[in-house]
Amino acid sequence: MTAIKESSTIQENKQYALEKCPVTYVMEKIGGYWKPIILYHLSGGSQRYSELKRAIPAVSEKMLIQHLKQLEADNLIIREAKPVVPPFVTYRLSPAGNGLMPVIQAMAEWAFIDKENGFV
Amino acid sequence: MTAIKESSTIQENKQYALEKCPVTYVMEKIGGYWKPIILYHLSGGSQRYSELKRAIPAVSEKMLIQHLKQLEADNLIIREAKPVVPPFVTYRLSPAGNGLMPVIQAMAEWAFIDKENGFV
DNA sequence: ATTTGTGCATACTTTAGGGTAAGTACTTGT
DNA sequence: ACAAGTACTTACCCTAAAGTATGCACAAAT
Repeated sequence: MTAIKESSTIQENKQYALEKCPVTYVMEKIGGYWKPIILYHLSGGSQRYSELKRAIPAVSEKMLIQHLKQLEADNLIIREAKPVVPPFVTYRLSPAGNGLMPVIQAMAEWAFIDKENGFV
Repeated sequence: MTAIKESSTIQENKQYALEKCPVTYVMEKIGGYWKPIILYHLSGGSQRYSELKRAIPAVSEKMLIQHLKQLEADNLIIREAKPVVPPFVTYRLSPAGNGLMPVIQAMAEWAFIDKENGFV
């Protein structure tokens, strides 16, 4: 984390926006490019770290682990590690994360419709 | 647009991911931080540029106009300008953009639930 | 003995996104 | 005469996000 300039007007405004606009609130939590994609891949059930990696070949390991940690910190996913070697770690949706499924579902549906209509 | 290095593995993978993961497809269209927020503010009906600006004080003019242009180019919103002075320009959702409303709605609903549950 | 797979961490660099500020052209209000 | 509002555009700069690459500890398989 980098320190935020106190004089930053937009940061103050962002705080204000958070209270007024629900979508802003959501974007603060899953606003990254990768987070919705990760959540989508967890919608089918728990996945090992390496499974996610293979399922999303476009993501670098750094990004994957970084976002997994953030999602865990935000209580959207749950990490479970078995103390064996080689490591066996799985990730799955938390109840709060499950609550996001309508959003992810709606995204997936729109994508299909958009493609059908040739808007792509 | 900046040229993409041919040797970039992740770019190739991104292409691949676009075909396989619907959420990736959505993120390419509305993946920015501001786009869903803008769309949310257009969900109530058409808005003038200056109205949007005041409704989203956290966004700089540069970002606002930039994303409006991109959304227009992606056929998600429609721009209408009356040839008067001072200018009178309104933005509203296109049919395709309207199709995104379930996503935006789901986001807004989740935000409220999340706040109620004290997950904030 | 070397390679492979696991789930990360860390440093180092590049890039793209975004901030600030100024300008434009024209009109209405004071 | 001057400021203010409208919808932008452009240039300059800076930082946060992301890519690349490497290392680690340990075990099983070759």
